[in-house]
Amino acid sequence: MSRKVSDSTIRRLSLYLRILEAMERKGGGTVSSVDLAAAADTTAAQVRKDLSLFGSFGKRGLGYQVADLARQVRDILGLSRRWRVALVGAGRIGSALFEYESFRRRGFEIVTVLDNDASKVGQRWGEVEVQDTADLDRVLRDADVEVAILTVPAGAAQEIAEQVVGAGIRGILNFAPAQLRVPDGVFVQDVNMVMELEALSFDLTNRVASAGRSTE
Amino acid sequence: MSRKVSDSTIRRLSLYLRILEAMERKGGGTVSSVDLAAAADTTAAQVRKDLSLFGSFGKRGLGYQVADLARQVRDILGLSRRWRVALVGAGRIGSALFEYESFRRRGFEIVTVLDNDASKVGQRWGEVEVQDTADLDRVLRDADVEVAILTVPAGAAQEIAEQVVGAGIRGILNFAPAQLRVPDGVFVQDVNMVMELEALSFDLTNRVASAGRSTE
DNA sequence: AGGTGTGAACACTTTCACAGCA
DNA sequence: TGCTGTGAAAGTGTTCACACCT
Repeated sequence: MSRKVSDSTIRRLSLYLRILEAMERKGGGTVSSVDLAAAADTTAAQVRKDLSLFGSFGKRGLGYQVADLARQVRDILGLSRRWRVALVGAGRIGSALFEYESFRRRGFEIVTVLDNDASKVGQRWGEVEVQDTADLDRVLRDADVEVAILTVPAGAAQEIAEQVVGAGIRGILNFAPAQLRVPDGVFVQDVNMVMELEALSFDLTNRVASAGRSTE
Repeated sequence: MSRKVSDSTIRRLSLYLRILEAMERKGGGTVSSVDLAAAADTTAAQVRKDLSLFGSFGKRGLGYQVADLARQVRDILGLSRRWRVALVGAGRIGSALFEYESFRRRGFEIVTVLDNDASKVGQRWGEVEVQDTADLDRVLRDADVEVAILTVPAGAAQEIAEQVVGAGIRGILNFAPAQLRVPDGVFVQDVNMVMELEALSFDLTNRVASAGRSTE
């Protein structure tokens, strides 16, 4: 269907959806591209361009129906369904993500947890039991998951990635600081918190001289 | 000094640095833009353009001295120093980040932790004691921090952001799903894990039809 | 020969501005 | 009149290709 959709557009659609759902909770009604842009910290033209890539959802002179548009954006992003997710790596970060309510609310359900640490295997985490990474292929196939969250050490990430791909996973949310090599048709999203702090460090070091006043 | 540096360039510099440091550990020597590009999954021209924004670090016919270039990139990113960091929000994610060794290794030191939950205030976390958010201004000034990591609920994020800015913080790593409004001269980096999963969901829904074969 | 540094060409993204519908 | 949807213009980021140094 729609081609040439940039990553920035996708990120903005996520953001629009978050805003629209907040508006929905506050009563709904209609919203203009100007309103949405203000909330999303972008321009009205940008909002309209982003949406126009997928269809005509507004009414000229009126704006967009909040609830309608929210549903449309959910459909575009593929969020009108549940996603079964595997968590590989039961360390501190993995454990925090397992409890993270925002994933579940959005329909991402962690249905299985794996680790290679014998002291963790067998632990009960809520409804699930931590499985051994040695059984990864079987566990992932049995659990019927399509997405894997990797919170393993950088050194293990590539090997685990290959294993989850072998088990049929097509989407990976990668927390390991490693450039994963995956076959065509498999998608990787990296979350690199150190990189974000480094970007802050750069900004603080280079983009500002004096405190307070910006060099616009 | 150097103007017009894009966010993508900064992200790539972080990546180059990670790769260079791995090479350093394996012995160092020299590296060409072709090698670096292969490891960073980009092009040689891109590597040279990125670096050329900040100076001439290579030797024609030879390439770059690994250890030298690593040091240069660290300087560019402002990583040749320690950064004192405050963690606001002592929940699951905050606690995982507090233990996260990669921050410390990179020179980001969490020197104070705050929360508004009375049951958490006073807890000992390693070397530090969890402080009350009510005392945020005093605590942050006493601790002499420049960067804050926010792992608070979305609803509280804007208010906390204003408080940390008021206390003199100029860099915020924001984990809350909220668009923070901050004055000029303050930098915000968002980490939004739900958004990353939503991007994966989009890819899996729209960018692939059959399993395995890509539509290149 | 080998590989950097860089202007010029190209590709992509955002903004402008306005025709057209409610 | 008010606001969308969209071609065209402007602006940014990436790739090409080659002069130049070692």
